[in-house]
Amino acid sequence: MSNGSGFSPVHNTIPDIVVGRLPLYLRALTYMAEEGKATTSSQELGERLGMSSAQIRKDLSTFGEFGKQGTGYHIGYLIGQLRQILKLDDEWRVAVVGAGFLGHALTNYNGFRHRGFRISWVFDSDPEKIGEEMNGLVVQPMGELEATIQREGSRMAILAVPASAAQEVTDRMVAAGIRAILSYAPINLTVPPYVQVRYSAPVVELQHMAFYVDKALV
Amino acid sequence: MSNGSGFSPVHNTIPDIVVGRLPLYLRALTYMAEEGKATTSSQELGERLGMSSAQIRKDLSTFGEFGKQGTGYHIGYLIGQLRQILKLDDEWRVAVVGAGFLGHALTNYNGFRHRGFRISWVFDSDPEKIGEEMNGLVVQPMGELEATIQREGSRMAILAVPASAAQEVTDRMVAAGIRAILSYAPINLTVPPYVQVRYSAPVVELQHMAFYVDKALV
DNA sequence: TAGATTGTTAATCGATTAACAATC
DNA sequence: TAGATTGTTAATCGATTAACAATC
Repeated sequence: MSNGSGFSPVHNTIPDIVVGRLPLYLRALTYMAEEGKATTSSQELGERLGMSSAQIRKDLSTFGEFGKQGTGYHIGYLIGQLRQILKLDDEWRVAVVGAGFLGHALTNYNGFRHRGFRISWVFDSDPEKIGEEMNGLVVQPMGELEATIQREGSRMAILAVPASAAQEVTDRMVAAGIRAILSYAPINLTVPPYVQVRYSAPVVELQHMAFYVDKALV
Repeated sequence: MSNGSGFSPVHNTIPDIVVGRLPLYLRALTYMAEEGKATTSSQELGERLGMSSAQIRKDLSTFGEFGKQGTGYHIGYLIGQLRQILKLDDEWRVAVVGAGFLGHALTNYNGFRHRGFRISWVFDSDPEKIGEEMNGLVVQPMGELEATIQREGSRMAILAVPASAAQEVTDRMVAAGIRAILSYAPINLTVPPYVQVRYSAPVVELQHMAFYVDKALV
């Protein structure tokens, strides 16, 4: 499936699947820090995440030597390193496109902050929605999309429009400078190779699980 | 990462990664059918999905011989087969747990129907929300969770509660008979091996993409 | 020191791709 | 028939795991 879009992690020798696990490590480590723990081991982290300690050590060793034999990893230090590797030190300003129920939920979700992202703009084409306030932001008309992205230098967007509008809106965002899209539209988007797309598709996830579920309780 | 939860597809020789692609095939084929197409080839399908024709043929051949040399696949027939394989012929009644912005968005999303699922119950613990109507459903008190799941024989649930409540609610759902959970809580859930969990985590997806995005436009 | 745990190598396991005979 | 495309095999590629020397 390459990785969902035309995007291929070119210039790098680092497996994309490894990059994709770093956010999970970061999240687990952040919880540990909140619990007041100072150090952890690949084994403990592996138990939390349901994966092998070998995999965690191998993944981390792709980026450097962050641990100490006999001791394990200093949590605060490792968090800092992972944030740096993932380029989360400066906040990414993200556009939410589509202000329906889902766009509304995303805009009101406060879990982006402190994890590297801030929803900074919301767009919709519906005159009823334009001007509405959501979590401190005012819904902008879709016509402002390109100008705003260009002026503000926004690089990341979350797509929450109906499938029928998704490709057209994507083309406009990409032309304006968006380079990473998290799409909630149930459709495979076509983008240039330098643009990343990742998908969230509840129906796909449920269908995947349905395969294994016995309809009657065993 | 095994596959995210303790769940491991036991009794089966079919790779989970293959099962996970079937919903994508099904979705693309459904669009093709709506466009009025009658047949397709592994090549055409592969182009739509950004994957190789060989992979599609190999995946499908895991479950049977659905195509014809020289002609390709009859779309309607293949859709029927995939729906059957994925056990989507009867509608799955799904519980949404948590009636915040996200639970609201999920309950109002009409994309579940016609794809094998129906949101049938919504639960929340907030007295302010209990009794509220959402897309024809009335928000039930969390106290009714176990009784409803048991009485109705519900097997699938969508978890849209805060991280702090997620594990406790999960334990209750599992005890009551839930066997597949789509979780929006940013936490790794612990479940028995016979329960599946899949996660939707926008922050994780954005962090994954951030690794590859140049902050300045190249 | 002794025990614990890293980083790394080599072995294993699994997934993807290329190629082609079969056949519609 | 000739062209197209499947299903499948074998080769390739990539990811995970086991094991252990190094060392804190």
